[in-house]
Amino acid sequence: MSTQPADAVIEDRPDPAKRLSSDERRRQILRAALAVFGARGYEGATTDEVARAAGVSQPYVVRLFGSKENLFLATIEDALARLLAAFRAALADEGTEGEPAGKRIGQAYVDLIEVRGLHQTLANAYLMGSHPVIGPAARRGFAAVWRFFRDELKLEADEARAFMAEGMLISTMIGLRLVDDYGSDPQITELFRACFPTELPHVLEVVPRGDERW
Amino acid sequence: MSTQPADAVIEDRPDPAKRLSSDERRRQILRAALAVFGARGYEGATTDEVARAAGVSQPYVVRLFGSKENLFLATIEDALARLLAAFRAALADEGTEGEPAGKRIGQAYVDLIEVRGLHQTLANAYLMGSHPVIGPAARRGFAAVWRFFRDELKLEADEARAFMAEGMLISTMIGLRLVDDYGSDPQITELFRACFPTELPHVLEVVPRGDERW
DNA sequence: CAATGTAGTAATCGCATGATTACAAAGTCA
DNA sequence: TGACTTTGTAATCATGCGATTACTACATTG
Repeated sequence: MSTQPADAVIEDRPDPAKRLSSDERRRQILRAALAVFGARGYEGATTDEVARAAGVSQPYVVRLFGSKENLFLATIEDALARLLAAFRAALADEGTEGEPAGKRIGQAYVDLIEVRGLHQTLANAYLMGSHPVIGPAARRGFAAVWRFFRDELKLEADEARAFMAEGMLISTMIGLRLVDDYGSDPQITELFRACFPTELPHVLEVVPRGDERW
Repeated sequence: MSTQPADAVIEDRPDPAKRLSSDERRRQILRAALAVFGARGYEGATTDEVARAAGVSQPYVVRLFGSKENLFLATIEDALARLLAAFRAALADEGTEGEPAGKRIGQAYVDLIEVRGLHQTLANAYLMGSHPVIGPAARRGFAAVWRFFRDELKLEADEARAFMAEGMLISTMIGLRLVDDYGSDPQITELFRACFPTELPHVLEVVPRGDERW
């Protein structure tokens, strides 16, 4: 095919696969890991799957993060930072007319569906309380969210609890992929409408339907 | 030790390991599986661990249930049946003075902590929505709980939603083993008090503390 | 007692997966 | 240019785990 032998060799590898700085690569892998851990859970996910999703080799993932466990810790750390950042942005955003802060923050939570795997990964971490390493990290993360509601949003304890509860329900429904049954099952449709009274159109648009893997 | 050679042979096996009917054994394994799946999750749990907890060999677990996947399906089916049975019992129990039905059912939910692994296993299942087999089963189970609140407890949609949300929060806190930090971390202590306003003493008593595996 | 069914295990297999090693290619800088 | 660092992969290893096979012991029935 190629008239230049030197090029022929290069053409053999489908993609030049640019070299990135290790920091950039790390961020890329964290993005992929969030999606994979979210879909498969900590134990169900493989470093190879993460590597594929990030476009690098499996050993490199392990080397950049030391171990799968460390990768997961970094992933939930990152997810939590994003969550709190979104909350703080919503809290600070006084611009949107007289909408109450709580409402804005709830919306921000739902909007995080767009960050693929974020809710599912955090929810998975929250179920690993008995894990010697991940358990404590998950508890710290959960407590950090609680503190945000109490100290920054300045909610009373029972209000904060109600917020957390709604959040857990939303995460559960996302993890369940209940959206798959929306429209076909009347019960689920009703449940869905009850849980996403205002954001429904947005949620249906953002969450991919069907049997695709994520 | 033994003066009777025939007995010596028998003494070699530490326990006679009574033969049970396969149905009884199945129930025993389901109990063990609930605890193991709850502590480790579906992927994290091993059939060997379940077998050990049930006091049988690993191949027997696989044979009685066909596969690990089937065992998990049977486990969540059983857990859901227990959950609904507890709810119905609480609903029917008019005896306890004028306590409202919702309150009784909430208490029943918390009391199910005693069934080791029940909340955690269900919560794990709810996060497996993208699994081709377990996903649909989990959605059916979740919908069944919803129907209970709507059709049997006769709640309005938004009341039912609030119940489910509280349930998800409680399940999360159990899975997180937040109880481990109760007392030592003031934030967590507060969070705990907000979430279990009345049942606190009971919860603290029922959930084992410390680093034991389950 | 033979025959058949049932409860259960030991041994082992095949495969997936996290990790390690050894190496290559591409920058970087004196 | 040549030494050194950084980014990255191919090959492979060790291990854990679900499943299968082949077998034993006990129970039931005719």
